[in-house]
Amino acid sequence: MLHVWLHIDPRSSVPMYQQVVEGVKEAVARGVLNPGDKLPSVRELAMELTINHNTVAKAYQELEREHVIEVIRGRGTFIATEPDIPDLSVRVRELKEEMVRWIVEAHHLHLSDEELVELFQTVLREWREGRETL
Amino acid sequence: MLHVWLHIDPRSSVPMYQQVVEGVKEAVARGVLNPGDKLPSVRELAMELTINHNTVAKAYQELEREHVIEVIRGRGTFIATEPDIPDLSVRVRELKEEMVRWIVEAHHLHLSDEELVELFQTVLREWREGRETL
Amino acid sequence: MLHVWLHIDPRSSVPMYQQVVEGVKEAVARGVLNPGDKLPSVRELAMELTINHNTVAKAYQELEREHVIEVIRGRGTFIATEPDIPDLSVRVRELKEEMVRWIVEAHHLHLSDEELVELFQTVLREWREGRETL
Amino acid sequence: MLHVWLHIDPRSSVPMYQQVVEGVKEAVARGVLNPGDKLPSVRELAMELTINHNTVAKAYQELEREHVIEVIRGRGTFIATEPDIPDLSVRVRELKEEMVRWIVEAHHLHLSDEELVELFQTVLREWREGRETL
DNA sequence: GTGGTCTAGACCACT
DNA sequence: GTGGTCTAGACCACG
Repeated sequence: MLHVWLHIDPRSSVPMYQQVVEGVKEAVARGVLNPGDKLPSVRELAMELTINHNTVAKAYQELEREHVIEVIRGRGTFIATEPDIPDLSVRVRELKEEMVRWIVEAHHLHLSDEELVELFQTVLREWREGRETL
Repeated sequence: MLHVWLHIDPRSSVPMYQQVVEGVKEAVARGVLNPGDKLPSVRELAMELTINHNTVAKAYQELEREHVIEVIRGRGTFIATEPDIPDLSVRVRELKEEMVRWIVEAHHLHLSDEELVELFQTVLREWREGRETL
Repeated sequence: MLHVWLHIDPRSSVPMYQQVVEGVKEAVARGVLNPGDKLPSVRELAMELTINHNTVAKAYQELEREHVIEVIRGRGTFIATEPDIPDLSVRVRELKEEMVRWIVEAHHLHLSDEELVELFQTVLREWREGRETL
Repeated sequence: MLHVWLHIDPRSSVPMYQQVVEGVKEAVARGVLNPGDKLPSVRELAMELTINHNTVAKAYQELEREHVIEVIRGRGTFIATEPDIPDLSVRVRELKEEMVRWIVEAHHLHLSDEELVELFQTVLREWREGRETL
């Protein structure tokens, strides 16, 4: 069985292990992976993505740290059932900072505020639809 | 004259040269810097921020590549007047990809789509007000 | 009869066999299990906890090594009556090392020495009360 | 210059990278390392401890995650100036759980509650004195 | 020079 | 079988 919900670009400047992290989080957000679902083993996924197992292991450790997955020793790795967010306020602040970066970038692309809001809503809508389709 | 529109945090995980890039772009977006304005020389700015001049030079190169500034040999560096963005579609696409990543992240914080839009509009409004004040 | 004095969390990072060890030791310390009491067989307990019997067997071996239980061939497993601890000084030293590690950890949470002692006495008092209740 | 504040036992069952983490934290708690102090580089420390640089790197990353140290790219690693504890309540609960384990262990070593409290206070006092001496 | 990432291949503890 | 750790040696971005 192939895990089509994950694609890695080894030439990207974003680290491969982080692409795995984001890929899993996106799959969860899209409902492709659901609480309790078993993830492929470290070595299985590494084989399939043709990357080293250490890279996958690092990604899984990061995902566990963020409470996205749960590791049961000797049994495997699973999507977490109870999502825990201890430092929500910190992360919301980070999200807001990233939005400011959008606003700045949009200005340099000669997008008006209205166009930017519209762009955001379009992306959000498309994402929502893509998620329902899957 | 001090360039209060730029603050660098050497502790941040985002590279210092990129902080300079973003700082200049934000100053332009806020209207603190306007087309034709002269930027401090590489060495001047490096001195003021107490960072290496190579770092500032790298930031200026990046800003020139993005058509935010124009370097006129023997005269200095200026905020660009040219409004054309050659690779606009590429950069809009990158912006959209950033937004998707952001949406995924927000999903894991259990924020609803409505809260996301509201959050964005709040940030946008605050930013707009901050810009008028400056 | 159900052995309500033992609860295992397969998600925990602490090995399941060790959770069994600690669970039995805690039951003894609380007076839920007393010298001479018969423990369930390896397979019985494994069934009840829905874990592998190898895991329970490993726990029983460890408990026997620590002189907490005694295995009498053909009769079963019992809480030990023998109060001698051959390697007592070693184990006290280990306990002290754990305490040092704990103190270092607490230091990083900015707890004062007085708060530490108070915290410990609170936990001890609560535990003593919990033990009487059971 | 030798960093006598760190000793690693490669034969211990606790991972070497974690021994480094604990060693640095202890040095900070003891006042051997102070905010702003520069840590040896990843490769320097690895050489000195005769372990792989990846192991030290992993330890440093963990320490940064816990806000014990700060990494300034291209410059080095430093003891953090502003200690941040986002999830204090969680960690205090963990500390309390470890204390329960002491109590259980003490019972099996035939230590009375009074002897246990005394043991804890002795360890704490010794640690405090050791810290002043250094 | 710094830390960060990745590979290849090994060994270990746990189930 | 699972994930976790470690080594050896490589390459990269950053300052």
